Amino acid sequence: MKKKEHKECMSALLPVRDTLDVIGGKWKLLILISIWEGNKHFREIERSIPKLSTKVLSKELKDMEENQLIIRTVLNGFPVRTEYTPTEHSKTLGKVILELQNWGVNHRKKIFGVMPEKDSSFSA
Amino acid sequence: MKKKEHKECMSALLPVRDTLDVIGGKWKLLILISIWEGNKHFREIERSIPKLSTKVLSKELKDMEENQLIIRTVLNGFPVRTEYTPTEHSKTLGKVILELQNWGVNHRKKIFGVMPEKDSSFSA
DNA sequence: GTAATCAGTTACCTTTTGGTAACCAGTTAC
DNA sequence: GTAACTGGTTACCAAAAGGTAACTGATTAC
Repeated sequence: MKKKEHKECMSALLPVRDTLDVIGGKWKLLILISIWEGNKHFREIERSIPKLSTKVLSKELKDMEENQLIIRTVLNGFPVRTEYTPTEHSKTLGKVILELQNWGVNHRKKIFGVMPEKDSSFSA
Repeated sequence: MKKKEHKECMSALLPVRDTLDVIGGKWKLLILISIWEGNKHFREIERSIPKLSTKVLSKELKDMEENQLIIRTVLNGFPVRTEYTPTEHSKTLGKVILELQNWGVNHRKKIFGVMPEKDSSFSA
């Protein structure tokens, strides 16, 4: 039996891994959306996301800055304030997120046979 | 200051989370691709992915079966064989994966300023 | 002085994830 | 009988991720 060729698929997986690393995890997308929505300051972002701890937010923001999804600016005011703003690069994630969302909605239908339940803590 | 409205974005995140749960993690995509390529049997899949352990493969296959990405059939032959085959539903992931890949390639350019290095263990 | 706000850091602990290797039952080949 | 294959399971560890809470240093308000 001839050896299977899956080398090309595998090399395609490297960038897929990169993307998953950038947006994966429990908090990254929540934080990004919070910033997209206009939350700029550390405590503001923290308070906008229930159950998110200072420590994790701190770490995630660093990751996201490294990945050029956000820019961190220290404003030399008197209670020193930090400002986080989204980059243009972060906006390009929109398409990816939409695709993930579409598949997710469809997947739920497949698995549960229905649309996702409204979650009172989230939906309008 | 008026309270920020990000409830609709948040509910959109539920299906996004679902998708990330289905394809996230270190092995799921590798395993799925291996099966897409024609590897059908447990040991065959295991051997096709270096460093993947029996235990993890076993667990991942169960998850993937639950998510209807693969079908597990037990063939009542003499050395009892099990066959894993991809579902049509799994094929719909193609688009998602492509989108993740595109973004990843672009992201690498942004971050490293160059295309990803060829990885001798994977590329042709 | 006391308390509270800002933006985090640090130490400690728990939970989850992943890895190693032994093992089981059944069958085949030697 | 012995070894090797099939498809896994089990017990035990190690590493990583995540949570809790205390604390820093600076400033502002009382």
